[in-house]
Amino acid sequence: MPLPPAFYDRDALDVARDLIGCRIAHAGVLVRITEVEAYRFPDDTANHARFGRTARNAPMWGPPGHAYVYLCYGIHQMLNLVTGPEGHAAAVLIRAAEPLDGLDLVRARRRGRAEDLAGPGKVGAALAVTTALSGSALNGPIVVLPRDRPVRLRSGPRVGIGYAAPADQVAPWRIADADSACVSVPRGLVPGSSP
DNA sequence: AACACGATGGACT
DNA sequence: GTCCATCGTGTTA
Repeated sequence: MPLPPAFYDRDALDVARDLIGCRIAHAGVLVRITEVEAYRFPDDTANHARFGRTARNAPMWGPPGHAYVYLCYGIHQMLNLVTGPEGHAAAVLIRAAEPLDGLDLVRARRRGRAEDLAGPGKVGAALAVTTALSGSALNGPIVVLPRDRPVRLRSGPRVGIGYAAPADQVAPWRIADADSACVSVPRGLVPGSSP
């Protein structure tokens, strides 16, 4: 059974904690989420919606339980899951995952490498996610399944947001599986979920 | 209309 | 550690 829409209709940080260990299926590949980041609303200067509603970030403002995919550095497709009540531009970025099924497809999509989906661009490539999917409802093309075993959490500051206000740069809104080595940037992560 | 740069990753020294 | 691919986006003029 996929995660129900109500799962996403909560604060992005709470959803981020609960997404660790959950699974994502798309285009013949199944992965287990090991690292995410929460992007909140309002008052988060790291958020893509910090300048208001635009064509790109429109899915973030819409109803929760949808995908928000954007292109980074002209190359990488970044998968986010939209959270929070409608009108709140919040989302969770999927930063790392362990491949569970469809390993041959993963290899074909990323130069022969099936392991080490440690980084949001790698997750997007492995799942064959593109910006064409931005705004699509979850449990449509992209399916998110609940975790099948308990997890322990780590947390720390988000990565790659040097443009944000100092307080937002240090906010511990990056959450990872404490027992997985599949993490994009281990530095800065400490045991326990953030406050 | 011009411009600077990014929620990155891979190759290379 | 350094370099840079590659292009959509938002900002500024």
